[in-house]
Amino acid sequence: MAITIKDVAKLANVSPSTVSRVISQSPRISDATKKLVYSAMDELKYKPNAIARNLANASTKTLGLIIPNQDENLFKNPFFIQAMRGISIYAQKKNYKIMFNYGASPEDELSFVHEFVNSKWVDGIILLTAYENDLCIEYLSEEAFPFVVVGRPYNIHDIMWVDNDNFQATYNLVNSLIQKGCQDIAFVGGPQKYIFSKDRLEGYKRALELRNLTVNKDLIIEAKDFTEEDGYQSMAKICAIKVPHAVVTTDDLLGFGVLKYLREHELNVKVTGFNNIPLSEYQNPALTSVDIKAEDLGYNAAKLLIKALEGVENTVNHYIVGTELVERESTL
Amino acid sequence: MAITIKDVAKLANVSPSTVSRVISQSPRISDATKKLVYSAMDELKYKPNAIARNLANASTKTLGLIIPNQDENLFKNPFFIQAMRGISIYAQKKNYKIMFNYGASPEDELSFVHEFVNSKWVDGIILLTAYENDLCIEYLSEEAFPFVVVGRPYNIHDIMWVDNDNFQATYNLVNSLIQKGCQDIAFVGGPQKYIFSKDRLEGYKRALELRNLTVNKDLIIEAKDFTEEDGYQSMAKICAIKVPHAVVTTDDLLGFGVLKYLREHELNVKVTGFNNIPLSEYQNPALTSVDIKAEDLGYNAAKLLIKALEGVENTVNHYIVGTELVERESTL
DNA sequence: CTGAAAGCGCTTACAG
DNA sequence: CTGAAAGCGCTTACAG
Repeated sequence: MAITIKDVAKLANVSPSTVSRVISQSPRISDATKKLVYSAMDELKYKPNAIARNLANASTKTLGLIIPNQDENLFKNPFFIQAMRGISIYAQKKNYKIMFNYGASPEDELSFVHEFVNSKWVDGIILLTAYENDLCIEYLSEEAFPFVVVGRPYNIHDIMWVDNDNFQATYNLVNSLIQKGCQDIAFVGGPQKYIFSKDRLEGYKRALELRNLTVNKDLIIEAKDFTEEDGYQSMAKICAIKVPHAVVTTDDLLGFGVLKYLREHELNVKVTGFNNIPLSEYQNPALTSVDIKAEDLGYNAAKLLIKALEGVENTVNHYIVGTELVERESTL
Repeated sequence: MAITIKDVAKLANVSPSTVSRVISQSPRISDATKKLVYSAMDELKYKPNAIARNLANASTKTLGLIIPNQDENLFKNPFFIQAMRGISIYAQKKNYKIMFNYGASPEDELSFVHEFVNSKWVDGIILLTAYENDLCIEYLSEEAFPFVVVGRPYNIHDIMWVDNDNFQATYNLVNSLIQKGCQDIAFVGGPQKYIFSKDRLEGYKRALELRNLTVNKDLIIEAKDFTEEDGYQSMAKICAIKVPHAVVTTDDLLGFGVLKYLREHELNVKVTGFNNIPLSEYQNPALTSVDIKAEDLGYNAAKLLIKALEGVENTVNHYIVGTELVERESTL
C-alpha cells in the first residue's frame, strides 16, 4: 500500500487538508506546522500521487504532441527530434509533462487529437504540422481546446502558432544569389498544401520582381513530394527549357536531387536547399541551406501554449523564429 | 460542465455502476441494458474521463520514455526517432499512451525516472540506453518497478531487455572482410562504458582468432566518443603503426572520420561503419554499415514491457533483433 | 443481471 | 492558521 496524505497527516498530527496545503505551497500555513509536515513526509518518503491531484484539479500539467508520419523525411530530417527537444526543455522548466503519439496518417492524427481532448489526458496540444484544410485545427478550434501549431496555419484567426518567416528567408536568399550575379534563377518548391511552400514561392517571386527580373513560369516547378527523385526530375524539366544560373529549392532532399542531376550532366549551377539537415554538409558539393532552428520552434511553441494555459495574458498569439543562411560550396 | 457517468445513468435509467460495467465491457450485462446505455452515451456524447479511471484502477496505461541526450548524435543518428516510432506503434495497438522526457544528463535521466515512478504517472518505463553502472536500472530494480532496456544491460539478472546481437554482427562483418582477402584488420571502437562497445570488440577478436589471424593491440583503438574527429584521430594513430587492409568501426561517425583520413592521404583501405545512418550512403565512398533496425528494437521493447504489465507469462525476458549488413563502395 | 455504497488520493469552499 | 466534509469521476466487492 502506498503512503498517502492521510499517513502523513497522522504522523504529523494535523489534518489531511493541512498536508495538502503544505504540498501546494499555500501561503497561510504557519512555519511550525510546515516543518512538522515536511519532516513527516521525509520520514515516510511520501510522494504525492499525481493522478489524484490531476483529478481533483481537473488539470494534468501535460501537453499532447502529435508527430506526423513523413516517411523518409522523418529519419533524414531531424526536425521532429529537435522540435521535441525544444518542447521538452521548456516544458520541464514549467513542470509540464509531454505525451506523444505518432500518427501514421492524417486520419490517425485526428483520432489522436480526439482522444487527447476527450480523455482529459492533456491540458493542451502541440501540432507539429499544419495542412491546408487541417481537420485537427478545425476540431480543436471548435472545441476551444488550447493548442499551438508549429507552422503558420492558413486561417490564423485566434490560433496560436510559431514559425519561421519563410517569405523573408527565401527573399533574402534570392537576393544574395542576385548579388552574386545570377539572373536566371529557377525554383523547385514542394506541394502547395503546405503554407510554407507558398510563402517560400512568394519570397522568391518578390525578390525577382523588386530587381526587375522576370519571373519565368517555366523555371518554377512544384514537386509532388520532398524527395531526392523529385528534385532530380524537376531539374531535368528545367534544364530542358533552359539551364539557369541558380536553383532555389525549398527542401534539402530536393536540393540533393538537383545536385545529382547537375553532377551527372556536368553543369555549373548554384543550388540552395532548405532546413539544413545534417546530410547537406556531406553533399558534393556541400549544399548551402537555411537553418530553420527547429529546437527554437519547439521551445517557443511550448512557451506560448503553457503561458496561455497558465492564464498569462498574451499580447501576441504567435512567435517568429529567425532563420540562418548557411553558405557552403554549392553557392560559393 | 463535462458529461459524466451519472448523466448517462440518469438518461438510460440505470445506475452508474451499470454504465461503468458497460464501458469496461463486463460480460454480465444484458444486451437490452447495453443498448440503452450505448444510446444514452451517444446522445450525450459521453467520453470517459481517463484520469478518473486511472485513479480508480491504479493504472494509467501509459509508458514512460527517457531520451538520453547524445548531442550531435541525437540529430545525425535517427535511432531515437525510429525507436520511438516502433514503441508508439506497438503501444497504440494495445491502447497504451507514451510520455517522454528528454534528459540533458544522466542525473537528469535519473530524476525523471524518480518522477515517473513516484508520481504514479506511468505503469512502466522504457530506457533507451544502458550505461555501465546504470543508476536508473539500479533504482528501478530496487523498486521492482516494471521496465525494459533497449540495449543489453550489464547485469541482466531479472531485467527485461531488447538488443541486437552485437557480437555476432561484428563477427560476421569481420569474416566477410577476411573472405575478401583482408588480413590486417584494424578496429576503432567506442567507449567501453557501453556494453555494445565490448560486444563488438569481442566479435572482432573472435573472428580473427578463429581464422588464426593475430589480434594486434596496436590496431585496436578505443575512441573517447562517437565523433568524426575521433575517427580521424584514431585512423592517424593506426596508420602511424601500419596501414591495414580494412578498418572496422563501431559507429558511422567514426567511420566518416576514418574515410576522411583515408581520402586526405590517398590510401586504399576498406572501411565499415555501424548503425547505417542516412549519412552513410552519402559518404565518399559510400560507407558500408550495419543496420540495427531501431524501429524493431523499439517495437519489441514496448511489446515485452506491455506483456509483462498485462501479466502475460513471459517465457523469455529479452528479445534479439537481427541486423542487416548494408554493403556499399567502401568495402566493395 | 443490477444497485447502493465505499473507495481511489487528492483539493478546497466553508466555518471557526 | 487549521479542520471536517464534500467533491473530482470513475470502479468494484457485496448484496440481492
